[in-house]
Amino acid sequence: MPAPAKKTSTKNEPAASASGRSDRLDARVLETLVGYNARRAWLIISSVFSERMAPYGLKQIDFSVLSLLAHNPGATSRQLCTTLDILPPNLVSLVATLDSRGLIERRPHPHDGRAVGLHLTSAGEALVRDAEQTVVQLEADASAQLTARERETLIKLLQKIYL
Amino acid sequence: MPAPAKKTSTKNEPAASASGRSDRLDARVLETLVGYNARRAWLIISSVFSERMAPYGLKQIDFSVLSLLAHNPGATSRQLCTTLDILPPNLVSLVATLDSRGLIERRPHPHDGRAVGLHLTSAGEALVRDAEQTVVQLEADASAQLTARERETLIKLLQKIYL
DNA sequence: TATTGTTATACTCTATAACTATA
DNA sequence: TATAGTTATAGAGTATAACAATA
Repeated sequence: MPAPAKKTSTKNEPAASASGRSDRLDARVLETLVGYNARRAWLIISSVFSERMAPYGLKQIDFSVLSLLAHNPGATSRQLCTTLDILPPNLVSLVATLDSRGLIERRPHPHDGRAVGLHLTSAGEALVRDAEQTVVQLEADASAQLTARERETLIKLLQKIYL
Repeated sequence: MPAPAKKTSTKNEPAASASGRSDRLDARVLETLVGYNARRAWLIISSVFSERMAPYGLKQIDFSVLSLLAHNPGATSRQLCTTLDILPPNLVSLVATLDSRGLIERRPHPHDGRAVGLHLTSAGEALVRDAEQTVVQLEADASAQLTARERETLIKLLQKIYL
């Protein structure tokens, strides 16, 4: 289970008032840092994600893998690891679980006997379709304070950092 | 230790070319999500943070606590927990370590016998001064692809989500 | 009765080393 | 020799329950 995610909505106040003991401290220095802000924003979206995706039994990493397989049929574990920046040992049980749930299938790789091509089953395809819609909606709700234009800008700027 | 953070710099290509086996998959759907992008960007900054702050022996949470105490002398554990959205049990050993390193001091709280006021020592103050400068530099480097104006915008938009 | 700080503990996430089977 | 996938495991990070001291 994820973080509390209270979002106590203390807008843009001049921080700690000297009179009267306050709970929230002056965090203005931390709030000038991209890293701090990116993490805090992710934490909020993350908690909404967990709530709304629980019915599907999908965590963020599960959704990422399934969505990737939906658009890259036959991708290998190694390709998933490279794309998502996770380590091979940490993908093994995840893939095994998705397999045992009947959401994906492992087929022998056409050109490489060591590799295994991963494919969505029709159940997996149906689940991803629903899950992707839920994620789009949840993202819209979590970023409701942003206009469509601002949301685009935000994503573009974030990608300038990591892409 | 943090993530690999390769930043393999595959700019804006039309994704998976059909010919020739590629390593990186088509992640265009995930790249439309604020949560995914925020996490990826944070991961990059996070790894730079770990490298550059290792000489100070400070993790991100340590730095957050020390920086908060620098600007909120006498803050309590509970206030730190509320501000940083972490749970009290997880702050205990952290504070104990900073104390045993001689960076902070625990003083009886003036108005509340249960609480403990946390204060930086002069060694702590000196360390925070250096560390804050390093963080500012590291942030500038990590977001070097952004103009000053873009960086401000990015932070403002992230705060619209979590603040 | 409620709150601050604490202990103990469990669960998840992330990381490393080492193995196997194919290339 | 190098790579794909796997096993086992260790270390962070994050969560809950329960307690003592104080309000």
